[in-house]
Amino acid sequence: MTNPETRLRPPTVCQEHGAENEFVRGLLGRIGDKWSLMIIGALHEGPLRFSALQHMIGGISQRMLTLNLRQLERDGLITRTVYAEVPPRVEYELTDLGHGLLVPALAMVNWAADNAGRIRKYREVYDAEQAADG
Amino acid sequence: MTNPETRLRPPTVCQEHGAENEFVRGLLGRIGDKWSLMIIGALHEGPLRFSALQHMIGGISQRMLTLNLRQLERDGLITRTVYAEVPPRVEYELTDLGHGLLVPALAMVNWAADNAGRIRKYREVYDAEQAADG
DNA sequence: CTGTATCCAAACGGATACTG
DNA sequence: CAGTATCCGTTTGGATACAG
Repeated sequence: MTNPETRLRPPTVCQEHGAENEFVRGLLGRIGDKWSLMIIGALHEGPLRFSALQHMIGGISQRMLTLNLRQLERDGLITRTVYAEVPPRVEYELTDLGHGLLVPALAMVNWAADNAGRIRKYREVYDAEQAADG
Repeated sequence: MTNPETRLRPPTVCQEHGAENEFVRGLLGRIGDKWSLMIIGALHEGPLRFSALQHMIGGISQRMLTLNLRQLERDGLITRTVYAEVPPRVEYELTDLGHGLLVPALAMVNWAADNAGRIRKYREVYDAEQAADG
């Protein structure tokens, strides 16, 4: 068994139990998910309805959008409001908690967008080296 | 002048160039991965060897650590240095590019750690409501 | 329009055994 | 020590059909 004392500690937090760290890791996997980040980012300017989200994100299936929205709602990051209209309208909006995540999330999205070209180059070099001699 | 805080970029979520956006999304999935974030975070103070990383992160299998390190190396985020010693020593270190990612990455890790308790509560409430009436 | 349900293929990821 | 290779169950995610 690994020694809990030497495990990674996020700077601002001192975890007392390994289980707590596992929860945080699971949380990271959830909010760090590409779809979650895109959804959070898409909602930064205000509420959007289901179809608008799907169209704006582009490339996400109906199923995945639904699943991700449910997760984000469960985690208290977004709210889901159903308007009794015909045709039905459902709007998703960031909560205060979701707004807090918006800052780091957009930082990630922007970083990815800013460095996409550079990373593509790195991959090409790496792959070329692998093909050359391994 | 332009406010850095409001340097939000609609084009990121509006897919005008599908291929480029898909690359960025894939990139987000990669660097947003829980293991990648943990690894980046673990390396923030300096180089670490394989076993130190595995021990520090805690809960990651040898296989997953290897795979993630290879990907991060391929993306130019970390370097892998092999020292010809007995026993062999391999050290991983952030590149400048990796250091740039460190800021958003740590923001994500810290946010997750800071809000873990709150989110746990939200989940309990949500699950209770689901169990109650669905 | 906004989902839910089902099928199915691909990717993820742990456990284990083995290598230089 | 730092991997690689393999097996194999679990999870992800698209496609499709159907429902409120």
